[in-house]
Amino acid sequence: MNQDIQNSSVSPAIETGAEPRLLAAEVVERLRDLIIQGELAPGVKLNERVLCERLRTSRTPVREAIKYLASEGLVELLPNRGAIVTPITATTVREMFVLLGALEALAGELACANASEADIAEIRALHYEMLAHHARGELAAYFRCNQQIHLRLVECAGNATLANSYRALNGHVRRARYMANLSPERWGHAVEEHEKILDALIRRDSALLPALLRSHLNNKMLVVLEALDQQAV
Amino acid sequence: MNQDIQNSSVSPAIETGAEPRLLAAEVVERLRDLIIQGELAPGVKLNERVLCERLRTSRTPVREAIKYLASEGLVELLPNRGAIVTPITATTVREMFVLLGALEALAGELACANASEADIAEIRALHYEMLAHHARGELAAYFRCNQQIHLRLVECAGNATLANSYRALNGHVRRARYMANLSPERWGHAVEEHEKILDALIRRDSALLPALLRSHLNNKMLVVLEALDQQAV
DNA sequence: CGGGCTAATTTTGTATGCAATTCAAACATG
DNA sequence: CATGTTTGAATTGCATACAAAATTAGCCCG
Repeated sequence: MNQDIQNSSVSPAIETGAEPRLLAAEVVERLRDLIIQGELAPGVKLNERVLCERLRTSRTPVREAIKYLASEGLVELLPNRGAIVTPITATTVREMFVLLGALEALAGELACANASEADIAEIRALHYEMLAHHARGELAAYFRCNQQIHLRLVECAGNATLANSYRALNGHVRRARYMANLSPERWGHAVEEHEKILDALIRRDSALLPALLRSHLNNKMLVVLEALDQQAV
Repeated sequence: MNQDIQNSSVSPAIETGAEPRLLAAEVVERLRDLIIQGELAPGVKLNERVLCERLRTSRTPVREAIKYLASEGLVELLPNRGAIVTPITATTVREMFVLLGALEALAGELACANASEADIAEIRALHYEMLAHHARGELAAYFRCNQQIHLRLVECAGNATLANSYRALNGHVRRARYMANLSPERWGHAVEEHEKILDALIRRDSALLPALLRSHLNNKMLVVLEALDQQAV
């Protein structure tokens, strides 16, 4: 679920094309980015007046955006006390990664059946791009590439509903991931896992690919949880 | 994702306890029910003025509720032209059932590990209740029981994030399901499948249960798609 | 009679006003 | 000194007013 509030670049659930933009939609995107990037940290209160000033708009679009993001799960509504950025706990991280693992596994299975050769070629290209960033030690660029690969894989499963759910959940997880300071070894392992994943996709091994993705996600989870622990201490 | 707009009975994502209620939250629930029950049919336009009169409130809560439901996927926003109830197509039904199958399969796997004996006993009780409704040919009551069983199963997986996603997606699917006029044979088959499902859960067979659930969901899908086809013609 | 333009009406989108609740700070009290 | 209370400020929740679209209706013209 979780279609976008409008023809956003993130989630094309509504009309694409030359539709006009709603201010509320802009605010949704802007707020979502701020939250995912961690600029609005987990647990902080969303003061309407402050957000209005920051986003140069009145309270109405801001309030509508907050409701939208509440449904998306990125903010929590506290009746009569406004809203806060949904806190991140070890439990929710664990839960989200387990779910994300199932979604990616499903996507992998479907992708083996439905991906076009062009889709696979594109993922392959992104993979090599990612290797380049790894070789140069460019972490941020590596992460972007990595995200792209996973997203592409999910998209070429040919199930738009799945892709939407994935995007929403992935937003949450990314919020936690900015903390994960990949160790060189773990980074190397992740790259190896990606090699295997790409290989399974190319061979369209619909039994192996889901298992690889699930385990890959599980390893990511462990890294994030460790980082979360250290930060908590 | 998709937490509820407030401490609703459906989705306990916010504070439970004696919190005050938001009008917008009431409207969300009321609208959601109207949409899931099909009283607001797929594709119909949501006129704000009409909804305000019907729900005895001003436009602000109604608009906030619509934004919330848009994120949930039950309505689509058409910039400058309001919102419509998300249409149901064969494609979206297929997609949703596939996704739902994956979610239930995951839930089944986790439930085998995490369900308490009391959880299983409760599901067993619901199962027999369902058998009673089947024997008496009480379709509506059967459906309610059926829903309860599936929901309980997902809940006792011990993953609240999964449960929330499931509830949201299930709402969508239920919207389509009210059309499915179960044939006596198919009904019998469904009951048999439930027998096996219960059995696998009791034996905590974490390999079999997910497979059974997936296939059960797949059969449900076929019934719904058939009904959808007939209705379209 | 039909097609396309213009004007009136409706409807949506945004801003603002007002009431009610919550929060905070000063104060009183044990 | 801690704790509870009162009072004022700030914030939220809801309603409404205004502006900008879109939809409709009417009209002219072919």
